[in-house]
Amino acid sequence: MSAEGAVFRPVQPVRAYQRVAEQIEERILSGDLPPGSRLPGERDLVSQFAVGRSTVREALRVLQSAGLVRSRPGDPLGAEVLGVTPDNLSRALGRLARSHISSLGELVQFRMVLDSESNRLAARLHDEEDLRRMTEIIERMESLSAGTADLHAFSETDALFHRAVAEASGNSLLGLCARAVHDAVVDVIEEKIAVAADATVWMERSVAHHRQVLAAIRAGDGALAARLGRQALYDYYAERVEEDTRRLLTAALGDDDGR
Amino acid sequence: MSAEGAVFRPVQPVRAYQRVAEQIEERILSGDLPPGSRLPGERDLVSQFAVGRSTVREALRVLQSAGLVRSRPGDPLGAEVLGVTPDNLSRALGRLARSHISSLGELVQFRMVLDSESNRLAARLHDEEDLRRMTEIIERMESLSAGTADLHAFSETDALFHRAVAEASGNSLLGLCARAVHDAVVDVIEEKIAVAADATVWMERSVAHHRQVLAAIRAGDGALAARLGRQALYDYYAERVEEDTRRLLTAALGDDDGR
DNA sequence: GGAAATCAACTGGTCTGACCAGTCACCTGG
DNA sequence: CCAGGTGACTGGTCAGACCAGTTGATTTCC
Repeated sequence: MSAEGAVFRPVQPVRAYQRVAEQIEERILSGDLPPGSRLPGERDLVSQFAVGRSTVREALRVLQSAGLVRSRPGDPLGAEVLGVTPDNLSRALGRLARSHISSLGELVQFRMVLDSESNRLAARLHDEEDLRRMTEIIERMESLSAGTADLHAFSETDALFHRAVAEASGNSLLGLCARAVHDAVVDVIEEKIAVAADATVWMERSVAHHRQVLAAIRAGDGALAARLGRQALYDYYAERVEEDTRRLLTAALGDDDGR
Repeated sequence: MSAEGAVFRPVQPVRAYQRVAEQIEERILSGDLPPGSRLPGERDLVSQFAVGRSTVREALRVLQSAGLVRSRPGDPLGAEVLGVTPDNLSRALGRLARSHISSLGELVQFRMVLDSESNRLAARLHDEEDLRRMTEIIERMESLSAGTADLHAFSETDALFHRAVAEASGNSLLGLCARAVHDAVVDVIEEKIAVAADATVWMERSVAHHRQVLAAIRAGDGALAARLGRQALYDYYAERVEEDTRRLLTAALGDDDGR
């Protein structure tokens, strides 16, 4: 054996479609191909990469299943570049949950951590513009809850609020992950049905909760904002989680001693 | 317009390869095809699904890029079922981090949140086995730091410790995400170079830090364990972050008033 | 002239059939 | 009993074809 340790690293074959996919992904992630722009048509790519069409198509399938690209039959403009969305993250989370590698309790606990820290940071770092936007979103939620019980539009607006909080916290990553976990949770339990029964009262309570959070953020009280976020999730999910993982939620809730 | 609202939902065409992939994924997630088992060969699948080989192959590409399956040229047993692994989650998160992130500060802030909450929960929920494992890992780190300065092995062991903490917290998701973000950070700054200069002293300090964290966890002092985790990241990265995003770290650090 | 129908040149989705390099079970000769 | 050869596989890749659908220019009709 020469010198010390291994000098050469094992090398595994790299498939042609992989190299094609990597090249395109690199261009997308680097911002070179911004969202909304178009890839050349498949037959163009064939000649540009000097590979067969099936190779190009397999590469596009990989990118599409990663949510980076979308293609539509007959589109003369070629595949559309999508930005990086949290959709793929939530799919991965959903699969983990479905295969019992992680439980619903873990997902909810994770959301409690993300949401509450997001709230806490927002309370510390927000500016006036953030507050204005959040206020406006809450008002829209209120008008929605008063009108026809359009649950879909309501939860869309709810997601908007959370994103606004994440933006105020200065960390969009927090918001994106929280969104992904939220989607995965919704995927695991069909909460919409459970809620639809008394949609109106639920929406009103939700609006009230968001007002409290906003007030805490405006006051700069990070600890309170964080606790509110945790508590709301706990109240909502504690009963829906398997008994043996409920302790996860309780632990994430914290005992409020000094927090 | 009939009755109220839309009665029919828009329907988008479902490609053949999608239906193939869905059928196989369903069998895998339901446990019907356990990890280690084999899919039929591509030509078998062609006849079973009654589609062309390119369709089957595109479906397999999707499953493979989701980490559910792996295929090897020449393998007479067919593609291997891998079961659900967190690899895909890491890749998805890595992409999010790479594209949606304007600053290194956000990444580090996110890690501060994940690590510290992971520590806090571990302090609340650990059992004896967790403590034993963590102790062992720290001892291994110590012997590594004393021997030849093998930075690679050391940071591997470091990652092991963090995973052990995440397991103790009952939430592997926290650990997985922290790891993915860590990799993204390493991708942004080549910290290894920065560290290599005084590797030995750095490793010793790292071991001391981990001992402190373990002690806090063993004592059940979640607040302390969390603060230690945040502080270590802050100390290490504060100088390497662009000035205008350092406030993110400071905010995530907390002012320790009650936290 | 302007709106509507028509049409031709595309697109992506799918299928077929072929070839290659690699792998593995099996057989053969020692 | 084992080393080495061999042939029937495998997945990876390519080329070419067809289809249904989209698009935009062209033609037709009022």
